[in-house]
Amino acid sequence: MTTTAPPLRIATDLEDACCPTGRADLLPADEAESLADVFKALADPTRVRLLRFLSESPSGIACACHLPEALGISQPTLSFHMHKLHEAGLVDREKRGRWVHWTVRPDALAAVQAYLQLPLRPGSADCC
Amino acid sequence: MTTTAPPLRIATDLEDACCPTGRADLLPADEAESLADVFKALADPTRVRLLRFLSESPSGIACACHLPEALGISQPTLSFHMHKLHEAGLVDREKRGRWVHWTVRPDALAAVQAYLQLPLRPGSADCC
DNA sequence: GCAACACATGGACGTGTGTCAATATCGCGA
DNA sequence: TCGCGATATTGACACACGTCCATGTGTTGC
Repeated sequence: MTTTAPPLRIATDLEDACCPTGRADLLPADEAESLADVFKALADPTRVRLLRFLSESPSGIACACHLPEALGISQPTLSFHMHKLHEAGLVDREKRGRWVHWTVRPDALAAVQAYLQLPLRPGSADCC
Repeated sequence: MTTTAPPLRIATDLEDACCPTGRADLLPADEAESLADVFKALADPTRVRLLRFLSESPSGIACACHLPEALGISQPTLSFHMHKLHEAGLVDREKRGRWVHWTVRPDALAAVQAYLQLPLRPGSADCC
């Protein structure tokens, strides 16, 4: 994810009449994939609520005691969602005795936050 | 999406010994769902690249002329992905003659950007 | 009018996802 | 040691997703 491959440029042949100058670059495939993986982890309302809940808990730490009933899901389903969040690197898992404590990893969101700052180019040029 | 329902509070009964004070709120279900819908639209590497491509094009406008070959996908697949992005409100669709021009809607990302600013509460209190 | 082009749609197929019930695993306390 | 409570895993199911081919719908140009 840290290695940034050289971006691809589209339609290198110059005899193409469409979009002669203002062609944009394409995000490298591996970079797009790792971004999509984080978005995939967030692409579920239950996980959206879970991550928010963790971040609002004191120091970002919380246990899962009452979450199933509050979210209206079963315990295995909650475990499944936490596994997804952990897999995406969005939360850390720490087992303390019988319970598991979850902590948010805000740094894991840095990449998607940077991506969402879409660099809108000013200008009036139409493409085709 | 603009209507903010009152957030739920978990485990209202006080005789519960776990997490007596520091319990966090739960994001309303409808709000979580609309956030997840946007994340779902971004949860695919092809769409991640498409949105970035559009945002890097002059004034955020681009046609789809060469995108299938550049992305290694077929024309119907590209149409499918653009439909998804449009459905999520991330891009606008404007038909000019034979071509379709796409424009990014940065305002549609405002909600998810705000969500990703997770409000990490300072403090050392453990929950359970 | 008709051919060529850009894009959308429908059908089909394999794969991934979200959910639960049932079961397994791990740690604590009696 | 034994049982209980918290969590993880497995199997099963319905459903959505991503992809393609084939075809349909407009639009431009000859």
